Amino acid sequence: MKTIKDIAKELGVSVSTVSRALNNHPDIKDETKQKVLEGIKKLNYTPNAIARSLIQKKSNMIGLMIPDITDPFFSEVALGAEEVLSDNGFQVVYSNTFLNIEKEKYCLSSMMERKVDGLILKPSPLDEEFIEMLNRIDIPVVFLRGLTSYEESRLDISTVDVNHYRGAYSATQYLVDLGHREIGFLGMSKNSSEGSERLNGYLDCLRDHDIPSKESNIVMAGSNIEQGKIAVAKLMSQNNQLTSIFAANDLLAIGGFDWLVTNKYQVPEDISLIGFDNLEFSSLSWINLTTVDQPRKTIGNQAAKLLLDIINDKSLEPKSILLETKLIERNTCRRLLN
Amino acid sequence: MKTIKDIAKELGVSVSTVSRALNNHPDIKDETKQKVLEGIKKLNYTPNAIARSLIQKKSNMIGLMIPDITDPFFSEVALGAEEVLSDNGFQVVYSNTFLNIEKEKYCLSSMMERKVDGLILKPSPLDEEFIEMLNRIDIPVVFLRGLTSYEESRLDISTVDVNHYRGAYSATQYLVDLGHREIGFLGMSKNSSEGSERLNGYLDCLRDHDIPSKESNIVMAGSNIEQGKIAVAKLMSQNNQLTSIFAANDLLAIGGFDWLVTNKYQVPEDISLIGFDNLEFSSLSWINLTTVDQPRKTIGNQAAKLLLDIINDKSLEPKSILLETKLIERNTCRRLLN
DNA sequence: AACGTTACCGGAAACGTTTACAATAATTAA
DNA sequence: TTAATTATTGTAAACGTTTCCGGTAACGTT
Repeated sequence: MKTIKDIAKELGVSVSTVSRALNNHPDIKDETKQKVLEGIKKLNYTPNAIARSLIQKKSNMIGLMIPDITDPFFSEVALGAEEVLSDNGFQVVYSNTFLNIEKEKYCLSSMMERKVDGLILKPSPLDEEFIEMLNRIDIPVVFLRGLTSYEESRLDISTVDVNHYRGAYSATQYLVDLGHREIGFLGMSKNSSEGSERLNGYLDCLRDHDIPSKESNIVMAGSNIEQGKIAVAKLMSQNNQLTSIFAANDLLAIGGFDWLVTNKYQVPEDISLIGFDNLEFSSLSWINLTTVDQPRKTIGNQAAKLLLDIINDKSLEPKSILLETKLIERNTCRRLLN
Repeated sequence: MKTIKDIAKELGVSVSTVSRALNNHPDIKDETKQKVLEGIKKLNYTPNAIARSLIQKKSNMIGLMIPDITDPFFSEVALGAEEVLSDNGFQVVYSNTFLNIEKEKYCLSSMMERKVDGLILKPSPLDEEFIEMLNRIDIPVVFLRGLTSYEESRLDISTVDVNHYRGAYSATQYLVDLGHREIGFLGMSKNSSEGSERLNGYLDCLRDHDIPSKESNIVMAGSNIEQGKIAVAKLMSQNNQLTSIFAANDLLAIGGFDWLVTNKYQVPEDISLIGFDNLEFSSLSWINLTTVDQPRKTIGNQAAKLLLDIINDKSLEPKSILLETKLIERNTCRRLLN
């Protein structure tokens, strides 16, 4: 492996001259700069970013921690983030945690050791120790979700998220406006923040319309197709009066939908169904799922931009960006006649 | 930021002692080791992986370069790779290239500067310059695809891939066995290696059965749902005698399927359809796509394992792992009666 | 008692850069 | 012509570790 010293020796100049040529520093004659640059090409030299990082105290790397890159929601967020990050000369090191808190902690400390310049995180609800770690860190971090009230009181961190509550509220409202009163809820994992916010939106909307919410109308599942199938089966067995279901995400909705049709239910004739996410698959003509859209890629973009802003000006106040959702009317809900 | 020196001074020992405690080196008394470890906790010290990397000439990072993390195929490969890599103490820095060769080169050189310990790449067909770069590199790399014959003659690199040719051949064979002779082909992008291998499998199978292959039966598209719709529309307009279509991947097949049903074609009654990938969505009851399964996650796993093997023993001969596919019979193909 | 061995520790070099500073050469101003 | 400035270069310290090497102390062996 060639170093800057080899180049310097070979060309009969000093290492600082080579360094200056590489970083187009003003203090160098154009002529020598050209000479050095040519020598570098010829001698096939690659700079060592590690040595550079060490002295500059800047790694040009950003850590990205998400539950599961395989989830179409996160993969698009990751894409959005990587896009603006790499445009700004940063590399991203990523890790899947599956919301396993031990893995999350391990990941966080690895990234701290690696001295990343910033962190984009979507962790499960934080425990005491995690909050401690985060508070000790002096590198910028932005969360890909809102803070729980417990976290909010102990942490001072930027976030970008979608207004899950409003989105869920409007989805439920849509069903109510269509005349539904027996509305089931297919929930995500208990300890996903968006899951509980969406549940709250659903609950509050029912309450605001004096519709009693029943235990048996709610089942918490997970966030993939298979879990949607299972959950909807459970839901239907708990209450066969249901006229509609709000699924907390599209994967769940699609899985549930699949279960319904294979079990001879008609959608929307027997059961209305609304999802959350607006995945590309949801618009397929067989599915044509009414859902609430969230700007996945924009979330990634914004998170990255916000992080860069903080990196460039550490004195910036923590900021919370809340993106809006949009109801997409398609074919899985119908007006209830009475 | 605390350093090992601060710890040493604080505890009245030398830096080497602290270092020994951290790396549980044998040459240290258990007692002092405990003392140091406690001090480290108390003083809230985080090791600096950058400094460590510099001296050890080992970054513990692996570069992963793929076209698009949003593609369900690649996201699962990425998951599979990250899994075994992080289990072995490596972090992964990833980049999306969209098969843009300039971006690929930029990505490669960034990762070389970062001194990653290994590289997992899925590049577009290599040009002269890229091959040059690869040949100059002395870090282990494994490709997520087979080599073109041009590359093979100039490069000496490990690969893990699926037997696209055989998979495509068997898919076509399946259609032929069902009595089809007018078989359309929905291709992926021209410069994706798997795309052309699948095309070859299709072509050779036709030839082996003395079925003439027609220009008008083939349209090259891309690899997402939208492109599938467009491509199948074109295909149907070019030849309305078609009784079946082999789509080079499931996204294309699903998009095409969608176009067919919205245009009043029945699948499989009017048109038989077979895909490639076996995405989770393909097994949904509406779609129920007959397809060729490829072990996405295993590909990622194997690539990572192979890379680690090479890293641990650089003298290892380059190896090509070829995984097999499996035909999944579902509901989108029917026997042609005559 | 003298020696060799082992266990443990500290000093200092090294990794490959950047950068502050000093030094020299070239240019301008007076 | 000389002093003062500017342009260009080189020297060396620094970044935070690991690790080689030498040294001391404790121990066991003869």
